[in-house]
Amino acid sequence: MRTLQKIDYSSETEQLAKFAKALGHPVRLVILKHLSTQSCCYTGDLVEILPLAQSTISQHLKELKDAGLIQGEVNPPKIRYCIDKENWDKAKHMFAELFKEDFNKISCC
Amino acid sequence: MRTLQKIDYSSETEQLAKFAKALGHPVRLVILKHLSTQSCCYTGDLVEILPLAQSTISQHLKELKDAGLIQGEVNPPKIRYCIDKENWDKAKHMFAELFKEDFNKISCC
DNA sequence: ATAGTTAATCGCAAATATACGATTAATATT
DNA sequence: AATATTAATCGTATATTTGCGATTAACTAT
Repeated sequence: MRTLQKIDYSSETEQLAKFAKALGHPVRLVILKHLSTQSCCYTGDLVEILPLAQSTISQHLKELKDAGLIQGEVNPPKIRYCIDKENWDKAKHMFAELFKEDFNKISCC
Repeated sequence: MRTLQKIDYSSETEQLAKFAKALGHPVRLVILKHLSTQSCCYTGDLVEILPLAQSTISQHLKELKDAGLIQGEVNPPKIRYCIDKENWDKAKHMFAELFKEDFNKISCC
């Protein structure tokens, strides 16, 4: 009995939720952190870092890619992943916007 | 055959993933946005704003509360919700930290 | 052509998330 | 005491996520 009504949120909200969801798993955060320290790009020998099956890691990479946070560049037979700068920036700004309110000024609670 | 290995991430990573996960649903973003505009606290007549069952909204509120992003104050027979300033701030900083790298400097890709 | 390497994808199992209506709990009002 | 109001919780159905091994696809090197 799921989803009787199809709610439509602003595309803003939809987009931010998508980013947040992609960031909502520790493995994916580790991957992103790795990508950011590893001067830039990197390929899937995350398999050596993480105690997970290759297929599982591939799936997480796919999710990050679908969310637009990373991009893969074929470099046969490997694939180089790197942060998708444009969307990363977008996410950065959207989160900054979300958190911009300073609730210290507010009276109650 | 799930989770053969119990991976332990840094508590940092674990915490950020938890925040992100809580933010990873449009309904919860709408709730937070509402809480932030509504001078401060607010009660569950989100039910009137969102086309969702009361129980569903209650569940989303619980998730936000479990993540530490909001807090509820009993005010019988209502409950006033508001942003949990301390954790909100924590989340704000953690996301800022995550996004601080500026990938424009980086060569490849 | 054959074998090797890398990574995506498929099929499956189990866990978790999302939504609902119904019920319950807590309190206020009559 | 009886009723009304508000919101949590329970039970349930379905969808999605997470993980795995096995297979496939794409390309290299022999």
